[in-house]
Amino acid sequence: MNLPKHYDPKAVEPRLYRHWECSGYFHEEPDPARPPFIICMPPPNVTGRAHLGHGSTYAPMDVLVRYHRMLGDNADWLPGLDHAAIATEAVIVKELAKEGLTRDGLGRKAFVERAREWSREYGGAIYEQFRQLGFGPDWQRARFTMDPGLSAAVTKVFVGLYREGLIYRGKRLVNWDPKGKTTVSDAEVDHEERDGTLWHVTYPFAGADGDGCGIVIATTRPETILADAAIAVHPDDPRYRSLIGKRVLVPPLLEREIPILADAIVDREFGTGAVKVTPAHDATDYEIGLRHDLPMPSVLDLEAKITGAETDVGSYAGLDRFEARRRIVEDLRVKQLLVAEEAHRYAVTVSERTGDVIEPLLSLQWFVKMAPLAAPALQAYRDGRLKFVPERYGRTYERWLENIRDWNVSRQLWWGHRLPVWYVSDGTPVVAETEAEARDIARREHATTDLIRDPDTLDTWFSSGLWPFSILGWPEQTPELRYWYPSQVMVTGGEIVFLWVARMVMLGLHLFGRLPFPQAFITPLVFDAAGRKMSKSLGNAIDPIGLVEKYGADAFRIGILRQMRIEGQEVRFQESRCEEARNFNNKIWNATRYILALPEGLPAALVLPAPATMTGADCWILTRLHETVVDVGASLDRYDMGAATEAIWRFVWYEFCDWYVEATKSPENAGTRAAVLSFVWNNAMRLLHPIAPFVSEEVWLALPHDGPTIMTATWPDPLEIPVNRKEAATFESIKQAAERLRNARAEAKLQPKEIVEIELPTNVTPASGAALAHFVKASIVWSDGPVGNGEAEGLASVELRAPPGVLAAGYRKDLQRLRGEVERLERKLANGDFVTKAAPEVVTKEQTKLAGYRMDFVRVEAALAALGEP
RNA sequence: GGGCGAUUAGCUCAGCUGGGAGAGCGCCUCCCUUACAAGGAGGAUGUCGGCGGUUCGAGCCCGUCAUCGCCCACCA
Repeated sequence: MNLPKHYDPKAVEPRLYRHWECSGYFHEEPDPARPPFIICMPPPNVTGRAHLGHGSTYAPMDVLVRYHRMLGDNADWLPGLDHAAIATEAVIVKELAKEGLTRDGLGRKAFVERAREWSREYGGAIYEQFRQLGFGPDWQRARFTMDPGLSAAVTKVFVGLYREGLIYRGKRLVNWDPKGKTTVSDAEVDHEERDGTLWHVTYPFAGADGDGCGIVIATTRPETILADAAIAVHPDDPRYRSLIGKRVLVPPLLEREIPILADAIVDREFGTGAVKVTPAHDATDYEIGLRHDLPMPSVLDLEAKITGAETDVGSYAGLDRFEARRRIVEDLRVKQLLVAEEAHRYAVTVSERTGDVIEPLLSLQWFVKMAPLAAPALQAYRDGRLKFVPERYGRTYERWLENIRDWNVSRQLWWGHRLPVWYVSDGTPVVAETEAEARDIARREHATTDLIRDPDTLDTWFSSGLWPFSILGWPEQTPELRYWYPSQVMVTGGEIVFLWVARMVMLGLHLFGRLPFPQAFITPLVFDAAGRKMSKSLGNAIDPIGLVEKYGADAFRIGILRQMRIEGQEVRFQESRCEEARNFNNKIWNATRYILALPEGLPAALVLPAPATMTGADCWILTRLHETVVDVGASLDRYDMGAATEAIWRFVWYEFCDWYVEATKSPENAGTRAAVLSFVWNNAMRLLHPIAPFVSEEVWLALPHDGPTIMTATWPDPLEIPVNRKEAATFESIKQAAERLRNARAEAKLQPKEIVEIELPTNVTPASGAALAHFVKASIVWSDGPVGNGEAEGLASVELRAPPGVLAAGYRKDLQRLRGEVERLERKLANGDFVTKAAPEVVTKEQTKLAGYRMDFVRVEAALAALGEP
């Protein structure tokens, strides 16, 4: 066997992945004989590329599915793509622009066809990247939210909810994204702090009220003054009480009169305490408008330009909103109606997708009535049927559902699921699954078949909300649906708990009466090492594929998984962790080279030597393997990727490589080592496989093994790994003694090759002595008798034999340390309160420790004295 | 403005139900020992954010302040 000295992921990963995929190892069929374990992949956008977030969110899914497959579950990871309406439409529009075309010029049918083609051609890019990352979903079951079956599900749900009265059409204030030219839901907007100006503007009193003065209000959005319907003050504000009911003129045109009214929502402390009310362009004002039955004229059109369609806007008509703002401020200044300008920090609402400033706009749109859907979803969480990991996300979910508002689902886009809505000539909607059905209904109920279909499409998240069952073939009653719904856990990022998780729960409960999943594992966000969000504009975004090329997919996965903490809400990603992980994989590779190069060869089967023949080192590593298997399993069961990875790392590097492999180089272990190394390493690779699938497979295949692939090998069973705690404890004592003596060697400035003598008391067994001598590179001199009680104390007493001068310094250092410990414990035990009030076993423990330190102290002191040094 | 989280070695982070402060990277010394220099052996480094409190005993529990971050929100 002649393996290269360095592990080369590039030579291994593509080959193994191709083999896995071609062999169908990722694919499962429903099989009621086994417990199911499925994860629905949160569908990445069809326009998407792999980013670090896929490391923190998708890698854990891959780990869990691989782990459960090895446990014997019917484990399947169901992948898919999201049509990402706004993002995709933007891409297509941009492409068209390059060709000198426009969306409207092209026409709806051609545009949609183009988007579909684009999705087919370029949409799979992220799938290829997922393969490079080693992700193993069931590719044969990949779905797209615009597939016919999934589209049918969307239509069916929309029609169903409409007929139940849970979907309605209404004129409401909605979020308008001028750049995307569509409405967006409340969950799709962000609030950004920005520096702005607060303008104080005078509204002169009108007609009989006019006396040259006016009321001064403060606003951040002067362009909406044109749509003002009133001025509001707090009813109890003494400054303004006498003005309530008077009328003022709307500046700067001064041609329209509006009333001053009282409303308790006004904050007396803010600005001047008087506020302009613009119901068509502000959510709070909209509420005031409803309460006081105000007119609600709109002055912004869908391009976010000033429009005079509903009220007089003078010469401002046609101006862009920000240009209008500048012009109006200027005109106010000229007319001396601008009282003050102050710098002001305020929150603007921006579109998550396009980044453009959102305009609240009064518009006729379709909504889902949320309260009836939210109640059962809330109940499911409160009675414990739905759990979040970490738990605190549950409270976020709860608060959001408690304050839920109706969901605007209609979008003015072409790419997406078109509303199954037609209108008769008077504007009455007809909702049906097909046009034919719509005609039937129209003929029956409206005596016409003359219908016009609603041009709008549905919010992308509407189809996402159906994902857990639409990918299983619903509304068809497929075997997959029967067997795999509900799934066991939903894994996703914290940013879409509302956008997605809550909606899947609501729709799942409503349509099936069953939760789509009993647990939601919310993964942390990824930041750069300085704690900043990764973003293209900051230039700190890291491409995971670049890391894969540099260090290998396994190294990337280990690197990021090792940084994940179960309670953490963020991961500060450090590339150095991937480099360490590459070194770790190389360590594994070289340990394997050692094992394969043993002169005696490896036994063909995984059989351990008879217990009586095993050495202390054998017993120790097997015991540690047993403990590690238990530990890793428990960590994975609670989704603690960091703890699982850390436990494996520790075992593989710091125990197996550093100590056990070294131990097997000593003759005492020659008889058993091949079988034990092979057994332990085979188990270790199985433990590692979910986290680092490639290197574990490559090594596992090179070692004695059963079966065609580690993917379907069984997860290590602790019951099959013998435990010998007594021998393991002795080996721990040997390790400790070895570390202490190596330290002494270094203190004594001995060359690594130089063989020293150690003196062993007779209560150390020859086997332990030999092991210790091996680790310390020493020859043994036996003392006349025992030291202390038992082998552990004997080992703790072993000292180097070297020239007195070089030993004295080390002894003095030991004495100093021991003196500190003795004094600390003496102080503690002299404290009457400690002795009487602390738990008895704690006191005994401390006493035992003190006795041990005292004994060591006396012994080292004697050794120092024996050197003849002062 | 509410809610949540964080604050431990130069950096990124562990420290389970309160009983001798840990890891990795970085740094220093020695070693190219026949698996591995992408390595081995050893070492230095911390008023555990501040101040109070509970306790025999606090990194851990309670209160409070400070700083940073996340989410939510109708401060025009």
